[in-house]
Amino acid sequence: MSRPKEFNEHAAIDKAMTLFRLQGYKGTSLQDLTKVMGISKSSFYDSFGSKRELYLSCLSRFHDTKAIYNYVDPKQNRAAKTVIKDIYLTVIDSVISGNGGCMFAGSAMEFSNSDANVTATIANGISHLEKMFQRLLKQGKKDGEFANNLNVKNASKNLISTFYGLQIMTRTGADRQTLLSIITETLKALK
Amino acid sequence: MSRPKEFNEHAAIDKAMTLFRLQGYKGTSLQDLTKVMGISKSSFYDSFGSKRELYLSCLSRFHDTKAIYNYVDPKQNRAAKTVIKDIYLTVIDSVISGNGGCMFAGSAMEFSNSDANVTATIANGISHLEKMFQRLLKQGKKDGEFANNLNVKNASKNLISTFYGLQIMTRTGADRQTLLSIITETLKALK
DNA sequence: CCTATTCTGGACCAAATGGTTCAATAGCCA
DNA sequence: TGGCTATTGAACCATTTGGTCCAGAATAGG
Repeated sequence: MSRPKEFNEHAAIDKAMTLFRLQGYKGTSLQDLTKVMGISKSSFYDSFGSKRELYLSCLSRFHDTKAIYNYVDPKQNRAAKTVIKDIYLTVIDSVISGNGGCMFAGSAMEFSNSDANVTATIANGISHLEKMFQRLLKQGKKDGEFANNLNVKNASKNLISTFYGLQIMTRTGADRQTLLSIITETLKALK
Repeated sequence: MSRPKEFNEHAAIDKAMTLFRLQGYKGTSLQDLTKVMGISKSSFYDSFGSKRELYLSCLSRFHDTKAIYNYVDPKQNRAAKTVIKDIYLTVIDSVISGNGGCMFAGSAMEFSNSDANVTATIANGISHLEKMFQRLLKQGKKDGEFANNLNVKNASKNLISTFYGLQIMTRTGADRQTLLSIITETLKALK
């Protein structure tokens, strides 16, 4: 009995997420959303509650599936330096190719002054980022890629800072060479 | 003859700028603007053309008066390291105290995907930032604060990246200790 | 007082905003 | 076929949006 759901809820959220990452919350209208999600207004409110609730769902789904730490496999045993560089290149590419980069950044810029709820969610995401970097740094230390006396905790903060710095630089139109130089220098500092 | 202007145009722009930096363009309504600027809607359009034109004026005025490079006096001969640290602390404080930090960052996040005009203006501002950092790096090299073989151009890019990275970190709720650690590590890398 | 200018408030505008409701239809299963 | 649910489109809502226009008051100098 009953008609089955026609659209995939996750897929719809993913499409909405792309819009939010690209245009921000205020910059994305309900029309934009329903159009790209391929559903009617009524279904929208039925399935997602409200624009704001959907945004929160997107943030949460970004954390679960799109955030960079979901893609770093510690079992692959690639050189830590290489992995870090890849992480940076990936997020830069996400900005350039119009996917909006890390959603936490855009969300923080838009809501840090007005929505403590959102900020808390983001802070949680950042802590995952940090753990990922710390794992890589520890591994790199063990493998002799980085200095023995490297302070992993402090260094991980710098990697995060660069992670976000790069994204803003990319948005301000920095060329690839500049971005690569930043990555190189950042990695050099871990030596 | 004629009645004199009652409100100071620059002061009004400054107040609008604060709003834009804090809430973004889309997040700031005409009502918000006229209220904080203390003028009527009619005067608004008379004096500033439109919301968009005002935003552009704010960007330009930010570049001219509020951007950090306007406050760094090369004649003061303070240690380069100290100046750089101060720059970072200043912009962090601007975020925390609710002044929105560097407007270029917010503007880039909001418009890099949609407005080439704005992006170009920002790129110009960044080039000033870069020159300022390069001046400081050269001075620091001469004074023996930094390594002789330091690549000033590359290092300046990293200082910019950290400049923006710090602001996002601040918005995501990083504590002061974390931010200070990032500054310390960034300066260490110049050694 | 007269004139030129500044400035205001309010009326007005069309369009877009986020959101609700509902009757009708579509698709599945028993 | 009948019943259950998913989905739709359209009507409708109040509010807000950015923007225009204008009559009139305020303020100065001649």
